[in-house]
Amino acid sequence: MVKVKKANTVVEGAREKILASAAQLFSEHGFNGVSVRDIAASAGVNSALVGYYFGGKQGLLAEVYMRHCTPLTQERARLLKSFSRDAQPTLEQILEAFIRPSLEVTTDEHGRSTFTRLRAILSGENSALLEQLVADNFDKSIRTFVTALAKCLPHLSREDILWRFHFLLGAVYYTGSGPHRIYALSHHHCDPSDPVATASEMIPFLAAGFRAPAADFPARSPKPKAVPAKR
Amino acid sequence: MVKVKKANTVVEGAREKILASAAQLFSEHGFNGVSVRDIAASAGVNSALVGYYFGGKQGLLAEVYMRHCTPLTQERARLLKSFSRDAQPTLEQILEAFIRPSLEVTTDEHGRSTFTRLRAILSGENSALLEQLVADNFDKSIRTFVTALAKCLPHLSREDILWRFHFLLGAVYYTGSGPHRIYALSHHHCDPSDPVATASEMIPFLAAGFRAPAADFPARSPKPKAVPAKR
DNA sequence: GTCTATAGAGCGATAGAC
DNA sequence: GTCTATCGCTCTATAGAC
Repeated sequence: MVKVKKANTVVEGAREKILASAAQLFSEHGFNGVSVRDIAASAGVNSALVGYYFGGKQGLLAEVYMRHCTPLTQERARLLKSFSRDAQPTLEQILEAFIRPSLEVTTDEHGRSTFTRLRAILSGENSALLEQLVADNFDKSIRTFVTALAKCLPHLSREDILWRFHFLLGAVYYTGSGPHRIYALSHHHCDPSDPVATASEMIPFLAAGFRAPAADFPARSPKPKAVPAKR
Repeated sequence: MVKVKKANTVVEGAREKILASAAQLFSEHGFNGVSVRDIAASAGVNSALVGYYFGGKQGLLAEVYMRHCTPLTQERARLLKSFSRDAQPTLEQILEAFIRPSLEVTTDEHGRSTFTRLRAILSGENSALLEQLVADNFDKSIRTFVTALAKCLPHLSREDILWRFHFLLGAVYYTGSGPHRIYALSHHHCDPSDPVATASEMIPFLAAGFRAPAADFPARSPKPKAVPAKR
């Protein structure tokens, strides 16, 4: 198996070093933007080991992806459960349980969530492999959260919930994908790489959106003319 | 110049065919996911012509990008102006002026907005070239809309506006980036490639989010309801 | 303007020594 | 397990014929 310790510093095996470097580089440049040689060089190992351990570049991506999925979905489920202990969770709590782990889990040394950025960047590259990975690893978790949201928002149809969840995913992914123009536009006052600040801005925004009245369906233009501010 | 007509069908020059194919393929697979040969083959021309007309693959991307920027920002500005004619535009109108062109302008034969997808997919690939293109082509337009939003939402600080605009961009980009899990999850009832349905769902959602009270800043957890829980 | 042909570099994968 | 060496392929870019 994996040797985890040697001498006084944590020295990983070549396999673990490859995984760490791959997660970092894939998340920065996407699958097609990085070569096996880049990853091996960054890990300080021979590039032939990628074939030995993972069977190739695609196998390496799949391993990186699945390696990070479990902690993320588990943390989401754990938070949701902790909020459901005494009573039905509030909308804000459900959103927090889904979003916060995305921003915090498996962060690198700069506090950035490598895995969220990885998912964001890969969601652009239209790979059949990735689509399968996403469906296999996330559909169950997403259904759980959609159900919790529906319970919390009985005035909405399931379609409305799904639309709004789609927009939520957009906000999360885009925040994870960086770089962010608002960082420059705000003169560095708004920093989407700060998970705490991001969550405290994102959750109230999304909660208000979810609480909006159901859109007239299908496909009518927004009619509120004189701003009947609801909530 | 460009020969636009020949016989009874519109026959473009090689240059135009390359641009059209490049826009389509870049938007589907990203910059690194497509080769110059792919583009040339799709356009039915010789691959050497990419070098002749655009100086290389990067030059081709820059041309595609800028070619689509002008109609998009112009349409946004036109809509915003038309809504500002008689009175101050409503929040919904500002959002519509920004979002609708993203979903509708320069659509391909299937109604998909090629250019929005292109921007979404490229926003992942961390290219210095792209970052420059984005800043050059969009900052001015974005400032206009942020200013209009600020006028409409005096209870919010400029930082709050920028955060919420960031989330809006996430929803738009993610919608443009496809493929969309909610399409399958909803049994094809929610179709983010339909611009009209998307706008009619997105605008009320985002409007409610923008109207939410300002988040306590910095970095406090959401307090509405009886939610003590937080970090 | 459009073609053929190819240079020159980099890619993923793997065979085989140790 | 880890290395060296290399195969076979694809890439971008360009030189030069027409």
